[in-house]
Amino acid sequence: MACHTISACVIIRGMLDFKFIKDNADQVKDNSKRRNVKVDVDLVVELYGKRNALQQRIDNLRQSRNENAQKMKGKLDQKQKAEFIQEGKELKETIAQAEVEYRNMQNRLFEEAAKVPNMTHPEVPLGNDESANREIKRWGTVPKFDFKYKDHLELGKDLDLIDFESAQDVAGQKFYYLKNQAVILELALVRYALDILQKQGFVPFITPDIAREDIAAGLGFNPRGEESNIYTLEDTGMCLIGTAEITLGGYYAKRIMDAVKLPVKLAGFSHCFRREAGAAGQYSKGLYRVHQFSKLEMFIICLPEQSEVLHNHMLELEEMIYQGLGIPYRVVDVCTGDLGNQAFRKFDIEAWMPGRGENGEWGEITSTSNCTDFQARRLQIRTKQGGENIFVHMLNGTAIAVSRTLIALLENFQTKEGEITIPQNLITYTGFSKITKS
RNA sequence: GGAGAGAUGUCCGAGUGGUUGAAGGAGGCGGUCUUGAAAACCGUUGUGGGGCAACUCACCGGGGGUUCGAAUCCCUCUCUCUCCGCCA
Repeated sequence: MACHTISACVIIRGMLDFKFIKDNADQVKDNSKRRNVKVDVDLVVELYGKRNALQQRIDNLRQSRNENAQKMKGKLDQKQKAEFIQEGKELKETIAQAEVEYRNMQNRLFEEAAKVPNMTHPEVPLGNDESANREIKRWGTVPKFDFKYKDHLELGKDLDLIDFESAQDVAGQKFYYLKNQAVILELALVRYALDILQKQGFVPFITPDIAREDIAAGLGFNPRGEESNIYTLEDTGMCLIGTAEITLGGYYAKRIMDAVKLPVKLAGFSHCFRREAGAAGQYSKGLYRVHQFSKLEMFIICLPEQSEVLHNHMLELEEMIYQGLGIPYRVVDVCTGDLGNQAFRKFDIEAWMPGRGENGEWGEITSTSNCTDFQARRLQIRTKQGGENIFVHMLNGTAIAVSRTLIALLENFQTKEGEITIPQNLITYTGFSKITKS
């Protein structure tokens, strides 16, 4: 792990507090099993104990060393001085050996502990994959077309809004150009959502599209490794961000926040870059799974007792945004096996996408997670409560993921004439109410 | 990209290789005084690990080295600032 400056350097330790793991080993084991994560909790506990024993030993040795050094301060006769120096030399040797042992043990501990996932909200449905996600709500009316409707690829081409072919030559697969009204639509969607969030006290941000790898890792995004979805920038220790969650969370790394000012609510606009290696096929077509898209992301830092309410609040805001656009959707309570490592609970909004699958299907359009103190622990973001420093809770949620929202807009609001009707609430921002063939 | 300067606690700012976890300010908190406030004075005020605790260890940008002993000496990396160049 590249780790250069104090401000950027994040100490990656276990996802969960070691003491907690030790004291609640059975619970942690149970939780890992339910979340479909393979981790040897007993080994973590064992390594933790061993590491602590080594630390005790080193501390004692260092104490001896310090005492020995103190003795050298006054005037001493040659013989005694020589004895102390000899003793010091031996201590130095012993300490060096113990430190090597300690470091090895520490590394083994971190390696295993890093696999331990966050704990899980008791109401999260059990299951190994998304098929076990629990639908908790539906909103809106799924459109029934009495004409041969098109998917967004066709619409995008016919209306000269999206150009995949040219992008392929310039940047490769899974890139695209937005053109004409699609460009305005992107800006309008972001502005529309940002206005809603600002009224709710979110502070607008435009973040860097690049972040240090250790920051990304702190948020739970591993820039390295085979299944990484993150692009790294060669020889820089940086990566392209997959979401503004990384830069918004990183904003407060290593800080001790004023409890009175919590919750802190941020709305960050950024580009998002994802490698999506191996993702292909029907469900990844067109704009659904791309290497780059724009997104307005919500991010909240709060006290532990606030996080559940705020998580629900973010879901409400997401619903408000999509209801305002008139896009039919359902809300899903994501199951244990599909939570990833950091989320304590996660709600997805899936919009109806007529062009998806045979006769239209739900497609994920937002996702909001309560990560509790999981990311805060890795990023060392704390606050004072009752005279003690405690880790804050961190939550994130999609306000607008432009590319997928475009799919829903184009496909749901197409007309018989092959045109697109712009939702009423968006017209203020687009300046046009319809997209027609030019 | 070139040249130089620097990085110490909440902030400013000292620091000769050996009571420096760190002087001195400022700020915060507690108190004395005051009808109240200000001023003045006294006290207190970093983070992390281990331990029930007493206590102990680590941390002066990161990493490494020299030494019995490093904030202090050496190497290296990163970052910051100033000037020049380039530039939206």
